[in-house]
Amino acid sequence: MFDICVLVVTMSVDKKEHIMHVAMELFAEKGFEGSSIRDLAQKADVNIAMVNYYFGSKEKLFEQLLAEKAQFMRTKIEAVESNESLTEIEKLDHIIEGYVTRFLTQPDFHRVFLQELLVNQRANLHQQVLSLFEKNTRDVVSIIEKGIKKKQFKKVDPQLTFISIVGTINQVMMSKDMCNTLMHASVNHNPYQDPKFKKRMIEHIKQMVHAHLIITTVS
Amino acid sequence: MFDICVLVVTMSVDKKEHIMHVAMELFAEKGFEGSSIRDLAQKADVNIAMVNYYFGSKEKLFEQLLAEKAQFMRTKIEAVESNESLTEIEKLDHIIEGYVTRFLTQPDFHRVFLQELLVNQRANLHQQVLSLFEKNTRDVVSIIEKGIKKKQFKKVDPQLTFISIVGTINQVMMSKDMCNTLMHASVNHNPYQDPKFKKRMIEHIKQMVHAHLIITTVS
DNA sequence: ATCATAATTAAACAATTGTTTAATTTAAAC
DNA sequence: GTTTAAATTAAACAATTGTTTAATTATGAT
Repeated sequence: MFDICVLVVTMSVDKKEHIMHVAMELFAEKGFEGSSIRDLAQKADVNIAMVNYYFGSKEKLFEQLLAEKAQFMRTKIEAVESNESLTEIEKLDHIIEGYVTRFLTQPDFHRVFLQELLVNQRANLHQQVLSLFEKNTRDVVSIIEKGIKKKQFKKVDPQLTFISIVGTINQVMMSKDMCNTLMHASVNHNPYQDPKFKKRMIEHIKQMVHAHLIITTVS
Repeated sequence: MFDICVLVVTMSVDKKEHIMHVAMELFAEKGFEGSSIRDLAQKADVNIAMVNYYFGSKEKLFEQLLAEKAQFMRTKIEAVESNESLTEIEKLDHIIEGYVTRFLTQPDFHRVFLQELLVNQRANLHQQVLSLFEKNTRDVVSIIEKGIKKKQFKKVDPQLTFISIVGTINQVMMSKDMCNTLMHASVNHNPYQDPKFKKRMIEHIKQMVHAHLIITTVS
């Protein structure tokens, strides 16, 4: 009873955002091409014409969906990099925590993001996703390079080190089922909302990156 | 002239395989839902009806495509694991080399594989891909666990260590363009056929996994 | 050469796609 | 209460989808 009530209120307050929210869920599961406007309309409990009324087209909806959420990845990393009081390894630790936290709290968006990175169907969106990725790469790589120059880090491959960090996170974002078998959890379990899983992810990546980067001084 | 000639011969020898080959290319770029049979027929230079004639349906073609190529990942890893003369870290090194080699030589298949892991549209294929992934996970995890038990490896997270290995490779398989900007190469460059890139990948992953796993004995 | 089977084709099929229209309802301003 | 604009609807639209059909061509065995 109450749930339905809340839903109705939410919809009337901002139906547009409601559609975007449902669209994100649908695209994350079925993919952009795999989701029809009729599916979306039914799942969001709105008329078919409303999508085009609000967004102009299915593709425009998708663009707006990505554009709105894309910036959230950038803010954190920029704040960390400009903080002069942190050492390079501390910066990386913050970035790792920030990445894992943000990705796990918005798994649907991240899966849509990955789809667009993987598929080359809509060229403009693919490029948009790529340029966002490049920015993050440059920032993290420059931190690692600085650490190497300061002789605090081993002479590793900075680019591929970044790839390993995001690759680890992306791999677990790819499939909820995969994560569950990984954690020996039931199929109904949602690993992305499990604080234990989050902690496990952060500790693993930190541990690996530390071992990979930090020079072990032989006593 | 010669190229066309070879193409025609190849097609008449086994038109079915020709279609599968072109389909793999198309699916890898545009995705399964994003590719139409008419696109495929035109690109493969065959009649539209031939796909259904040979495979029954578009989905059957896709299933056969995955099933035929799926096994190639398993063979190597099974051979390595059963080889008793290798130490655990040697086994991992072999597996890393095998993975990188196989993935880079068949980027199209691997991208299709990743799409199916990411999207949950065709449930049976998604499950098929998942079970293949699980097998590989179990094998590699058991090697790492054995190394830990023998006190040769640090007490790491075996599952997530595997995730990091394949996650690193999968990340570079996601986008050719991403790799090129990573390597500061031109957009026309094909990183997956570049032996330098392959070497760089193998060395990075080995270096990272070694640092992560091997206990540094304090002298 | 004849026949039977396989391969190939163009055309048509029914279903679904994203999108638009034109009518109706709702809401707010005056 | 009237008016005006926004919101919402059901229906129709044209295009594309995967698939099938029915006719034609090619192939190989007898």
